[in-house]
Amino acid sequence: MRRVRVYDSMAREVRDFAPIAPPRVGLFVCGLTPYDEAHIGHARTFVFFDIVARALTRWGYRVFSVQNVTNLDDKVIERAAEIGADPLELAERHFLEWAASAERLGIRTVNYYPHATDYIPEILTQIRSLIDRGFAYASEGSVYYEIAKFPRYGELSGQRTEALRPGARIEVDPAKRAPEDFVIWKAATPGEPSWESPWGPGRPGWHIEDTAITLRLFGPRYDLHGGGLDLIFPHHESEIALAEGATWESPLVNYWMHGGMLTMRGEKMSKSLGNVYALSAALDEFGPMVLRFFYMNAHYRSPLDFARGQSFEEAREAYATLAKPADRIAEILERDGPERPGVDLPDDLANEAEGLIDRLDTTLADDFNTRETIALLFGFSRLLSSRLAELESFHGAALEELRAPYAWAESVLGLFVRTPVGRTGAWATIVPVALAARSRARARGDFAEADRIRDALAAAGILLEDHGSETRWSFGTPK
RNA sequence: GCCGAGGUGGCAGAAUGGUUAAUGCGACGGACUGCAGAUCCGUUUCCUGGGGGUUCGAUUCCCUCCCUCGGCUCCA
Repeated sequence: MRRVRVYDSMAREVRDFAPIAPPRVGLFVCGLTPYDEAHIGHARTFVFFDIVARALTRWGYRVFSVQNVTNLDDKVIERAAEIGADPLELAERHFLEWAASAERLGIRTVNYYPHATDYIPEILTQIRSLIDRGFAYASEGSVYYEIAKFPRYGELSGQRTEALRPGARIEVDPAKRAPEDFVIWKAATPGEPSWESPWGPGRPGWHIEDTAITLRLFGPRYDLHGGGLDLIFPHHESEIALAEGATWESPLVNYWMHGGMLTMRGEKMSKSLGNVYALSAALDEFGPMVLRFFYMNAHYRSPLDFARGQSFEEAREAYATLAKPADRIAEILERDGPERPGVDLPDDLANEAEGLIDRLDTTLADDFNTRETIALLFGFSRLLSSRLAELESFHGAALEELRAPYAWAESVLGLFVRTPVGRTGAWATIVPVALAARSRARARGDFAEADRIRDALAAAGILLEDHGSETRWSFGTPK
């Protein structure tokens, strides 16, 4: 099995990946709190873990991927109250919106989206064992985790509890024994969703839903846990304390993977800062390929800055260049079928295409270096672009060989997925008629008429490209 | 203050103890074209935050300082 290297936030270094029970891999990714629309920052993280799952699958692992949905917490309740909606219905609506966007983005590796409120019995069981073992205590109808009882608290984030600033951003709860203790069962407030428990009616705290879910689905230990860098503390730190306190097994997770933040003009994109760009709007404007390409353009752990009016536009140009030969090959094969006659590949192209696949795998297996992977693909695309006219001369199997690196990228990176709305339907008949009229106009020297036709098509989003007597057309966005 | 991640050309953004530091965008020049924001070719040799140290050699390893971002119990 291929050597895969993964940066582990706990070890703070790149380690060889070795699952607990190969070829099975358990992957848990912290999902959304769907109190509002998902934005392009969220999507960065989830596209990345989609690639992780796709790549591990390609390399022979059987990935079970789970992404939780925090469908009830303070934010959800707060927002629901603002707009007079039911909290759980509000959360479900935004979750379904996210699921639709994820589908458009080509995120199809998540096997299950467990919702926090579907795991109340597991949560209560875990709270009970934490109290029994002395890690948690009930106070004023709530239950708190006592951090002082878990000496390894802080290991993941490097935080020492005595160095924390209690109350830096939220008020200290007087029911706690120590300010750093965190709530795992929150006493019900009238009007909020609540469940009966031995400690009175209430609802789960934030961190415990994940450990209740993973304990149920993966057991006390599993392979990969992912999420944004902003979740390391307190969320993931607390998960370790909860799970290892409840099960007495360690480590909960073998590899902690954290994705860098998407920033907007240097600041983290977040709803609370109000600098968000909604995912669905970005998808409408640029389409899934441009977004995926943009995310892959940086290492997943680096901060990635987004500049409106620039970043996606640049990504669109770059992706168009990259995809050009892939599109031409696909068009020829779609037009003539895989049995089309032609000549063999010249040795240089054949060797390049064949050797590339292994280099792509090797590069990506080095801590998911998507940017280097993309650079390799650019080299290949540039080679093919400079010999675009030659493509028409190759037979079907030869073209399939040239398509192989793009097929690799389609299955692993989710790029080069051609939108089905294309040359079929009404455009397929109308555009050739318009092009024929334009050719006649050009032939008789009536360039004003020819340009009118070109402009009219451009206004409809159809771009023309003259190559001698032949004119190709495509859907594109005029500058 | 503490913890963490970063600082690379006009811009975005990789990599490596060692010939010209990827790749893309942009720009410029050329080809093609009736023209073209479309396509191709070429150029973009003066880019690794400051200062020390280790080394034959540092962008890479070590120390220190400066700056940016994230976290410090809402967060992808």
